[in-house]
Amino acid sequence: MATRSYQIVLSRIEADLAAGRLEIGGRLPGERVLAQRYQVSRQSVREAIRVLEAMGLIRTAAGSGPEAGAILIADPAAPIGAALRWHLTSRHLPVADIVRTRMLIESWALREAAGRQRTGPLDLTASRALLGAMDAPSLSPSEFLALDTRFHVALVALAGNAVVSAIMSAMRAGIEGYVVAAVAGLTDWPGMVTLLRSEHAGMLEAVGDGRADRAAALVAAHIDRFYRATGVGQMDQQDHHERG
Amino acid sequence: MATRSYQIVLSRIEADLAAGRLEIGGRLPGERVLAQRYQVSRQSVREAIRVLEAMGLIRTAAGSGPEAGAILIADPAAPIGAALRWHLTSRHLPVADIVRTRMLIESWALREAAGRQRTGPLDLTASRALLGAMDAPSLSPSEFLALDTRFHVALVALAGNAVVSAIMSAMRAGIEGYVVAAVAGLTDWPGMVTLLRSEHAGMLEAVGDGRADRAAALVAAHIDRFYRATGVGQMDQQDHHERG
DNA sequence: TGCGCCGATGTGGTCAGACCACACTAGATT
DNA sequence: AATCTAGTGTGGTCTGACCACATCGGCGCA
Repeated sequence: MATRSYQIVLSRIEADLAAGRLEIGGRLPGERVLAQRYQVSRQSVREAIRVLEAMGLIRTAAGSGPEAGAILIADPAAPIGAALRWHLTSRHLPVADIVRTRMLIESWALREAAGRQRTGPLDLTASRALLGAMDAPSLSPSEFLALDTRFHVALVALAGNAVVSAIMSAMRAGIEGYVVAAVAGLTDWPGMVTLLRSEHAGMLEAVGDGRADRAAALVAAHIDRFYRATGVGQMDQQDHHERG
Repeated sequence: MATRSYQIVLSRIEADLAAGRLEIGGRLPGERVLAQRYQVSRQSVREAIRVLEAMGLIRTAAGSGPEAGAILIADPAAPIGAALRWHLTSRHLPVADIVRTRMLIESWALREAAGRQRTGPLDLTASRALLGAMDAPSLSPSEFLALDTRFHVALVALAGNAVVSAIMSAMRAGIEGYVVAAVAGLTDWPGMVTLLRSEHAGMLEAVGDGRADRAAALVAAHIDRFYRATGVGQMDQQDHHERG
């Protein structure tokens, strides 16, 4: 079924992955070795490697040493985020749908996290640290937003679902360009920052107290309010953005 | 920032997409043309094309005529599904997390769909047709599962959120191999089919009646029951699967 | 003895040019 | 008029070469 050469390479690598012959953190053999091993040209190997890279499975670097070559990583959020970005750009996914999905995902995650907090205490130190970091008065909008993203991701991670975490950070990454552009047009950024800080604190407190419904409601309102204020995800908009 | 040649090609194509110079359904210029236009080798163009293909943005075919060349499509579910499969294979996403996320996504979607049904009637003909098709007595397990997938996707689509639809069908595709393998081990497949049919009918009826909470509860129970019965997503399992 | 330089080595990144299989097109042939 | 055939342009593949880079090891100098 894999008639194209690069697909042969992919399926062989998939088999190695499934059988445990390849491990995350390890390295892929060199391109020339793979080409000889699978009896295809080096160009076909490279096409397969591009796909693996796009899938968040490897990271490549030239040179020599432990950081060089094609190193196996595990970044499921990267390909999902990239896919969302591309289809946003091609105007076949509305930004509003991503915003709505974020509300769904995050409110579930915070409800779940708060519920878990009731049965056994969660480690909230990372979230608390990020909350504190966002108090710094001299943060630029993009710096603040970067911390904001990490805070949200950290909260969602408390739910303990890797798929939900990956989708969450992918969505955030996918619309990041829109958010940055929209924030630049805000008239009262300092006021917005103050609001976001207090809302963040409330969300974290609700999770820490195990108040599931409250945590879910707070985060949904938080996301809704932010996107309404910035105008992102309202109606059809044909803005585009820069790639990372 | 795009130091590698294929990334130059990607960012140029992204710009064309954002500016509307490329449209879904249209075709990319030939590889040789792109190579000359962007002053890179044809191999670099091909690497970019492989990435676009992996992202569900183009479909390529050799030969000539309207179906040949690199044709722009919009399939956001494909890259997400592929990403889930790869990271499932590399054992960095638990199957259980996907199952849990499906419950979350689908119960939200059916609740939303039922709510929309109350304000304005939805078009349920596609779902009804799939429901009827699953009544055929001579379906093989894989045929039944294929219809089952389409039925679930059709129901979720009623919520009107393209991102949720894409994620839903991606998750279903991602674990398809596990499901097919697990179903083969069932002792009472006919009984399972009977159960699934009646549950499907109940879900569709609840949506049609605008009973949001009931629809959400039914689909969550439906998914949970199925995966419990088949054992998919229970504990850590190191099965693998075939690619499509 | 110790330090620093510098080439050897092997990695991914890139290029050029060639040929193949395929599918359609248009003209030549019957 | 119907059929065959050569032509054309597409993606798919291969070969072989060179570049940039990072490391490592040995040589030469202090």
